[in-house]
Amino acid sequence: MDPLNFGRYSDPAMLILGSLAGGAKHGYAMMQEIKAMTGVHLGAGTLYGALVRLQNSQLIEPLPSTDRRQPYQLTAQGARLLREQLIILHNFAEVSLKRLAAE
Amino acid sequence: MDPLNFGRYSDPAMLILGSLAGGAKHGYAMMQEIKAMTGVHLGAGTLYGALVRLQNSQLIEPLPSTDRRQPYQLTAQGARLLREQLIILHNFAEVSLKRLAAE
DNA sequence: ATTATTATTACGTTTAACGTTATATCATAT
DNA sequence: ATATGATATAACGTTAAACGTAATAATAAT
Repeated sequence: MDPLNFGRYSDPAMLILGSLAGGAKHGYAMMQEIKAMTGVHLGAGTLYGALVRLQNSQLIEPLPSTDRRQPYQLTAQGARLLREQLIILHNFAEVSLKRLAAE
Repeated sequence: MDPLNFGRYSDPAMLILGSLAGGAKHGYAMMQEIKAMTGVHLGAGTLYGALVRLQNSQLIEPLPSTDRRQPYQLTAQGARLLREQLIILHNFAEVSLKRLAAE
């Protein structure tokens, strides 16, 4: 399991990690924040499925839960990987937008 | 078919559109540019499959070809959608990077 | 009490991604 | 000429993440 790779379908994973960069939170809260921030609605299946895979990949970890809600936080590895990917993403978006502007 | 949606797996499609924002080009050239720009290698199956879907969605269109190479260019609709998505992506990357920096 | 919201789990289906192989053309070196 | 490598696309079969929905259950609000 290559830790430098999100796997085939990176989008939901990226959105979740980006949300957790703002602090530990539980699944439902991520769903709302991601929706507010990007307009993307992650369905329950997509969200909780991705959480399991991210946890298996050691990119996030569960925090002790008192009630029915299960909060998660980024691991050090998860934060490192997220940062790397975001820099590439940010650069890609910037270059492409400039290209579009110069048509 | 909702033109405001990339579909389920947006990554390769986004990369292709971003590459075409730099001007019309054929599949193999996209592959090389995307690799150089983002480090992502799109396999033949992924690339040409995505090209067919993007053409069906009217986001790209083929140009007349003289030799064996088949160039494509963005449609107006494709450029519009790409721009919208890039702005969201750019914002997401920026916010998340700031969050990571302020830990 | 009843309804709506919050929160997660479970499960079946779809299909894009992936990997590989095949095919064909062009460039170049031998 | 011809063998080699790079270029370029097409054609598959397989996998697994995404998707959609329903079920479940606990709060919160009316």
